[in-house]
Amino acid sequence: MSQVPPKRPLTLRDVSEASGVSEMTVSRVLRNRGDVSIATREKVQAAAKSLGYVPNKIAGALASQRVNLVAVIIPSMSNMVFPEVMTGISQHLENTDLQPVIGITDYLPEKEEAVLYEMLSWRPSGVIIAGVEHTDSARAMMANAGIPIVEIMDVDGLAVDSMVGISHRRAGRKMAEAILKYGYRSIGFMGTQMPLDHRARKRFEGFTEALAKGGIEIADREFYSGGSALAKGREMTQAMLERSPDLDFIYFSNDMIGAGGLLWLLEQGIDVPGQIGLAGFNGVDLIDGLPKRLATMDACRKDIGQMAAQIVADRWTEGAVQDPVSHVLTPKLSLGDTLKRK
Amino acid sequence: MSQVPPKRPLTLRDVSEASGVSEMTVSRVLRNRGDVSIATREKVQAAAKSLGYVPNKIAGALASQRVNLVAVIIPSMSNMVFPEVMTGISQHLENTDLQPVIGITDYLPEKEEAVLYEMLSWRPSGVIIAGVEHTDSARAMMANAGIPIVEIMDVDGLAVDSMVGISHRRAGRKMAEAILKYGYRSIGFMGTQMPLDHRARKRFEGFTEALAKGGIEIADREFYSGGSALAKGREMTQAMLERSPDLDFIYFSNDMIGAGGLLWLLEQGIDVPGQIGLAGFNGVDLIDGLPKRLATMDACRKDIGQMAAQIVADRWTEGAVQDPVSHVLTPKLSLGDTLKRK
DNA sequence: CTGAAAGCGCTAACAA
DNA sequence: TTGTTAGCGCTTTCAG
Repeated sequence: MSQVPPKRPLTLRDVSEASGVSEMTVSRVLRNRGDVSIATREKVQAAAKSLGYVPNKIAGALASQRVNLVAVIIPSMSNMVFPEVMTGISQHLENTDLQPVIGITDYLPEKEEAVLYEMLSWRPSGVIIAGVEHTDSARAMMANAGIPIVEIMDVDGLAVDSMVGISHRRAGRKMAEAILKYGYRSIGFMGTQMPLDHRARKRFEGFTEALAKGGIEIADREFYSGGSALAKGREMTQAMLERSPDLDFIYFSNDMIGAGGLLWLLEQGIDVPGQIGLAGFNGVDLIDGLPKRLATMDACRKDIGQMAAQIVADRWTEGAVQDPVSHVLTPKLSLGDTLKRK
Repeated sequence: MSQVPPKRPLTLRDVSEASGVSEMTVSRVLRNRGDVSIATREKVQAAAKSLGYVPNKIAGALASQRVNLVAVIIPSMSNMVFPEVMTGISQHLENTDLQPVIGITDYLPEKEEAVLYEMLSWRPSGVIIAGVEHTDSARAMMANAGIPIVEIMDVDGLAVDSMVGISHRRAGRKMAEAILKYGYRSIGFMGTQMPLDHRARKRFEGFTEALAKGGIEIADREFYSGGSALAKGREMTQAMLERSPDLDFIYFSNDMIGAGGLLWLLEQGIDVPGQIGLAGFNGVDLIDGLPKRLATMDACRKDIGQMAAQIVADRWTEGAVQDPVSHVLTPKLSLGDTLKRK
């Protein structure tokens, strides 16, 4: 039933001519809007299908001033964490006409600003953006965009509009408190270089703060950037224990380097968590299946994605300008098998 | 320097009025097109900046019939493989004015069709799509879109237009040949349920085919879906060895379940690769840092992304309709530490 | 170097 | 239930 391949993309007019129905009515059929008789509806659908017509949303968006796109701006795709947030967002948006569009910042503020500018120029119906730290210019763009803006993952800061996340400072504190409670005293920290990863930095700050409150200071620390997290965890754990053999706990800034550390310790026949305890952060499924379950704290990634999407979707359907919303979620601590010593 | 937050997004006209320069000239300045005197240029830039003007690409695209977007359609983001392809694509496109936009299909043909339709309705400048299996309708849409279409990852099939990837059937064969060459004879296979993952299926087919040529039949096999790949690898390896204790090799359809299997075997004190050899597929960095390096085959993910992006970018800049291109890459086998027995 | 006019393909609003 | 008329905010084209 298909036609000759067209050079010029088909337009409504083509469908209109092929079906003998006005452009306007064709448009109504194709969008399922307004009342159209079954007869014409079918005629139009048949014509559109046999021609292989694909609507032009650019023109549609310009005319209707509505764009069914939600800009999602995240630092990276290879971090494990963000795909899960995306899953939550997609899941919620599937019930709506909205579609997520992803932009990547590589943790760079200037790139974030550029990506935001680029995405706003498509006039999306909302923005979901990771973190609360942005350039002044980015902040201004968001404040002036006239669309819902949801800052996610982190609530330690001021939101432009709405906000869904956890307090990483508190997460760090809670982990420190658990570690102290279980009697560990000589504690090392290992994580990514943090100038750009604000959430990791806040966890670290909360962590040291709570330790200080317990009269303890970090016994050793090391930061890395680049490379396989698993391999880094392995190497750095070895190096740190050679340097500071008295450590009885290591707090890793994410589960993957924690997994690397865990594997190395087990290989050495070191008793975990008896001789040394371990904890990571995120609660990623990916490492289910290690010899021992790493203690960790769930960052509520999927929930965050869903709730953020919901805020945007609600404003989209209800149309009205609504008040900013803030949801502060509480991460759950899992002791796993590596934070148990009493 | 910033103004009162506008309800209505700003238009070129606003900048025109604020700067006392015609809309047309403002447009030229903002796009860096045509000759504009330095004086007016600066006047316009100042006005645009102080107002916080963000161009409307929807209108721009409609007027110019040019959209700087490339549709990238992949099955999943949580597969590790696809983020890496994306990295390759992004890297190449960063040198151009093009921007990738991602669509996810969840390995469902109907969803792929829907996503493709949605994306084509934004009139992108090209499509990069995983795999060569598509519904007839999807294939027709691509053939009629009048833009470069690059099917990636897999070259075992007919392309609509261009194609960049590896032969998974050949990859399976090569792995089988290596395994036989090293003297393994009782071989198990473990992988994802494959009706929808054509690439995994083709590897499996190539694998069994090459074994058959060597007079060997798969001794055991098992397929899974869902769950943490690492955990599945662990459980299924245990189950398979209880069922078929004579196995001397297991070929896993991806590195993550292979890693799970490896960890379990090492915990049991089983000699790898002496008593049993292992291999995975993909060559993901993620598992660098395991106690032993898993034998695997690199799927050339980043290269594939870069080459695909290049095909689209070339046509974008050179304008002219060009001939379809096919690049067949050759995956490299790594023996690692788990495929060595002689 | 700058400006005016005429659309791009569609949909809101109104008329029939 | 269907059709007509004006744009949406830009850029192309052509004229100064």
